[in-house]
Amino acid sequence: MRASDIAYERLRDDIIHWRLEPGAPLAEIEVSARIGVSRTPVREALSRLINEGLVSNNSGRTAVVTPVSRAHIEQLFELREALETQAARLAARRRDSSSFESLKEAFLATTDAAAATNNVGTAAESGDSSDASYLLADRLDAAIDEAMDNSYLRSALKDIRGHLARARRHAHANPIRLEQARTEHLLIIDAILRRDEMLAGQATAVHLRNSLDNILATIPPLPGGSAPTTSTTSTASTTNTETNTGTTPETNAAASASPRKDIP
Amino acid sequence: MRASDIAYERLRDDIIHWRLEPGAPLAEIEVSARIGVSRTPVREALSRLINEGLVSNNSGRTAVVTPVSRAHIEQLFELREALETQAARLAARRRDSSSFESLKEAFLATTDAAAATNNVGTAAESGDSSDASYLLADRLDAAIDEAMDNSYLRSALKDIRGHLARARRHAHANPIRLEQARTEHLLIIDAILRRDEMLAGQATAVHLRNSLDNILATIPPLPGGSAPTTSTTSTASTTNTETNTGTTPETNAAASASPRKDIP
DNA sequence: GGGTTACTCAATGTATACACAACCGACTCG
DNA sequence: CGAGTCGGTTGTGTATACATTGAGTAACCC
Repeated sequence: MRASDIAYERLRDDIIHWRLEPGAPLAEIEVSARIGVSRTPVREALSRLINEGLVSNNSGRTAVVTPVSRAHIEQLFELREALETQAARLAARRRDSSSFESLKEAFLATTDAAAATNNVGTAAESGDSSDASYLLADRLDAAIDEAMDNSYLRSALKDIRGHLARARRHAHANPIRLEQARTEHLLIIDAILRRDEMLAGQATAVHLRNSLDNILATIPPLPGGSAPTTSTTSTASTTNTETNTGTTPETNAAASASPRKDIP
Repeated sequence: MRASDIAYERLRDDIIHWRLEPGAPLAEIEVSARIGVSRTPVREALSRLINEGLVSNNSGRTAVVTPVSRAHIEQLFELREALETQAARLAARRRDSSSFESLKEAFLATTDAAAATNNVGTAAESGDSSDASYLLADRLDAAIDEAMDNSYLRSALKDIRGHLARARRHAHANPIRLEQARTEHLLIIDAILRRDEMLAGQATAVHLRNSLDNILATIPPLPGGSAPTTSTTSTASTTNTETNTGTTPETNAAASASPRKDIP
């Protein structure tokens, strides 16, 4: 594996799992020393991350991890809805039934497990069932990816999955929502199996709207809100930016001479 | 301006305007010698173009300009429809009326000019009116870009505009289609001005469908079709790939270990 | 004669050295 | 006492030298 790939995956993983918090500076020399490769692969990795929108160098000099605010997540889901509804429609049009049949069985098989976990605790903290649920959801995403048979759409979806994984930290995996999501996923699968494009798209839209509501419910609407979740819990080394809750992501895209992707 | 920006814009412009035809090899040393910068900026430019999907290095070693086939254009418009309809909906929701009012006047003002050009020649070959039409369409795109107020969606749209500009070469600018597009654009503007999200999205979908049909009408459905447009008319230096008309863009995305964007 | 293997070479991947530009600090002058 | 300026330092942008890998080719063996 190339050193640039190592640097890219290492940085991307650190950003997605919040080991590098929003606003953390990514100086080339420091990163290259930390990862153990030269500056050249680090530059390429940072370039990829900037294109992906996980890193921005709008502050002129040094690159920083992009913030994750309520407004960011809302904008992200506006794009996600456009992409995933179209993906579901295309998957319903071109699907190969076998993979979705097995997927449906897998989703149906998790009924007992989810119900059992549902009795254990009220606020499960990312235990076994939520991991399994995420794995199943990823399998559904992969099946739709393959079925829709569109490289451009697939690439666009891949671009936003990193952001979604980062935003997923805000989604407390409560069993009620997990069960609801399971029902919604089954509805999507059924629509795809029935080749009902419109229903597949609309079921996806419903699922995404509920998912967004679930995420937003854990974020205070205003910076000085009620939930003090991010009150100076600085875990990283030098980062003091606390997820940038209230700032609107209005990038002055006109002025910046940055090459591409002026993601806030 | 940085050397990497120069290399990026130069290569992108060459690709979009078909001075670099699909399949043309982009060796780093050759490109750096041609443009007059070192290999490092060329590497960054190629990386950006690969992320953008205009260049691929799937052939293992050396990067090549991605092909443009009928199937590619169809897939591209499937993504474009998802993005632009959502953009139109959001623009209708959040628009500032002033820019669209002036835009509507600009579109209405082109009535006489288009009619005049309509009488001059039957098959206008990218004359004045088509250029003006494209400029107006770009202004509409920019207005929607600004009005929708979504950085992620804006970035995704920016990514596919390069591909669209490249595919536009196939769209012969016949006056009938230009006038039809003008009507469709006016319908979109009216819907946005009336804050009718659904109508804005649907009018955009209609426009894109007609635009795709217009482009596809100039491409033979099958490689050995009736139109011998691509019969060994190799204009570039060493490129012998003739727009790859018949090949389906089925990328074996699973096997490729390429970092991102396995655009065909 | 065909296939396989090894060798060569060219192109890419990586590292490092150099140049320039921007921030930060202190010092000095008004 | 404040503000401006000047130098140092840090970090990015670029170029080039070195390492490495993959492809092409030719020779050799079966």
